[in-house]
Amino acid sequence: MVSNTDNTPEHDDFPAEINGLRMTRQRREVYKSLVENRVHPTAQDLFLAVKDRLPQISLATVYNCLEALTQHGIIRQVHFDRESCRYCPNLHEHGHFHDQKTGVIHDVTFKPGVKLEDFLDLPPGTSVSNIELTLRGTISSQS
Amino acid sequence: MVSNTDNTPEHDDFPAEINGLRMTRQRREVYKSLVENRVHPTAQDLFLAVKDRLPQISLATVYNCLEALTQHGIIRQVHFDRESCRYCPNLHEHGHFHDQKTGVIHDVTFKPGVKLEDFLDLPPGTSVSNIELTLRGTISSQS
DNA sequence: ATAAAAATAAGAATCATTCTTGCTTTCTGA
DNA sequence: TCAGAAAGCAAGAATGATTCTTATTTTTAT
Repeated sequence: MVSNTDNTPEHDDFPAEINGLRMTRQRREVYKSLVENRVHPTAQDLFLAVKDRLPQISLATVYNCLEALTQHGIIRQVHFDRESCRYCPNLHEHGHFHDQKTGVIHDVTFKPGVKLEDFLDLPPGTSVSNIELTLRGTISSQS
Repeated sequence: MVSNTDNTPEHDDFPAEINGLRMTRQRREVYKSLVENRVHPTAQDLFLAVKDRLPQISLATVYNCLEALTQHGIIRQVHFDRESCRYCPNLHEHGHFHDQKTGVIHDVTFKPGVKLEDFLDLPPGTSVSNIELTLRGTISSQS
């Protein structure tokens, strides 16, 4: 197994721990690949990307890393129907717009100051801990 | 196979076709079970429910019926993470609140007159054809 | 330095969903 | 009304993303 204490120059600016989660070499590489990859990759996508640096990493480990990172609030899962899970390092409250022509997924932010109660009829006593908002459609190319 | 032209009294008030989709006995029973079942059932749930009336129906047929009903805009799929698909006969624009204590899924409607642009920063030229909004949390029991 | 705990790799197992095949029912139009 | 042709269906196999198991390695705590 590859050592987890890797302090080569390219890594020693990386925290050894985030939100109480030890940053092993595998977790760090998975996380870095996710941050660099702006297209909301799947576990499989990240597996292939990380393999360049850690050729012997297994897909199961990538899943384990993503699960650990998710549980510690470092990244988020994004779901589109029942397709493979996708992952997102953007922790700000936001939704996703799936362009049906290009397949590209765009982050969509809420207008500042907007609260759920402003646009939703929520049952009384509701306490919302998680929001998932997915839009599908097309973007007309402006000329 | 059970005849699809079943005009027993309990059915002859049911349209023979909806949105261009022929209402076979299987589709009708699946649809009726969904309308009666207010808890956003899965295909498996509906399979068990429909079996009372059509003991020889297969799970694949339930999936086929749900797909056909969905494609013709008669019902909607609802997704929670990567759990089994759930189905919903409510065609009005709405979201879902998943009570994490009880597991119950509530429909959540938008406040009347609210438009997406009112609370979202959408990229210019965006045309949204589908919205999926999922909330998770708890409801404090009011005494 | 050593024992216990945490991570990982590899591959098997799971489970929702889809696909394939052969048969049945319904439709169309002579 | 009858003969294809088309649509639907049942049963079980196949698929594919994800999870689980197990043995090994690495890290941590004593």
